[in-house]
Amino acid sequence: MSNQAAPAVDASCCPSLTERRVPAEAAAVLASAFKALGDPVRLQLMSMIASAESGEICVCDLTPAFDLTGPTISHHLRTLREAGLVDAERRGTWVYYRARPAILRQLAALLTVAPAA
Amino acid sequence: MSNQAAPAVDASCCPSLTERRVPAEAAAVLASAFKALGDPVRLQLMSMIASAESGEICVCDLTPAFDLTGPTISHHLRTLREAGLVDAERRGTWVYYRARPAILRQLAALLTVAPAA
DNA sequence: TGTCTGTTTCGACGGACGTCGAGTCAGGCG
DNA sequence: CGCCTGACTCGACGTCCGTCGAAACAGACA
Repeated sequence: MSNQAAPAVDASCCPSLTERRVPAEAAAVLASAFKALGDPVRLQLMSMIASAESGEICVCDLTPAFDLTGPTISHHLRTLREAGLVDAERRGTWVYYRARPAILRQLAALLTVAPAA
Repeated sequence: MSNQAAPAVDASCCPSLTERRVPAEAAAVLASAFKALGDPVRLQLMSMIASAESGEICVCDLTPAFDLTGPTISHHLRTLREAGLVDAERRGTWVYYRARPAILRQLAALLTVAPAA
């Protein structure tokens, strides 16, 4: 279950949208991360995972927080995983998710604009 | 053409994903902004607009930068507009787009995570 | 007024997405 | 081993999205 397909995000590229145009190849990877966050359910899942006290949270705590079936939550979690935003680890019966801070920081940096002069 | 439908983004809410769970109503608005950035073409458009020297850029400079038809670019610009990410203004024959820094800052703040301890 | 250029709207097509129910896999426990 | 529970996969359905060509709209200019 370890995260096989975390897309390679070139951290050296694209410190900010406002600095210069994002190259097409970088745009593809970065857009896929934004797309993963572009659903209300996934954004809340991401938030619940990132704000978990212990740094991780069980799927069994995520599922009942939504009015959706288990398979649907599982599908959204897979989307977050494939976008490289979270990591999953099975421990016994339960599966725990945790955020990947590096990519979150990169996305934040990309959106950072200089404060109004 | 002024931006009629800039969604109300409650800036008081949700300083960071990692702090507490994003409420459902906020998630809907914020997710729509991320969704707008979740397409490679729109992300590049956003970047070109935000990094424009004069703070604004003409559609006539955006269109030839992609291998897409005019209507398609126009459609993507409308999506960015409706997400509240950019503003458009017609001056004579040409239409100029500029970024809205406030919402970009809010999205950046949402994704900001504390640096590794 | 007529025409030309730049931009947007409209309608359509194909593919991707969100959701579900049913079934499957993994691990714990009697 | 057999059964139960938690999580995931699979297949299907309806909807939304990205793209295009054709048409409409807005200004500039002769």
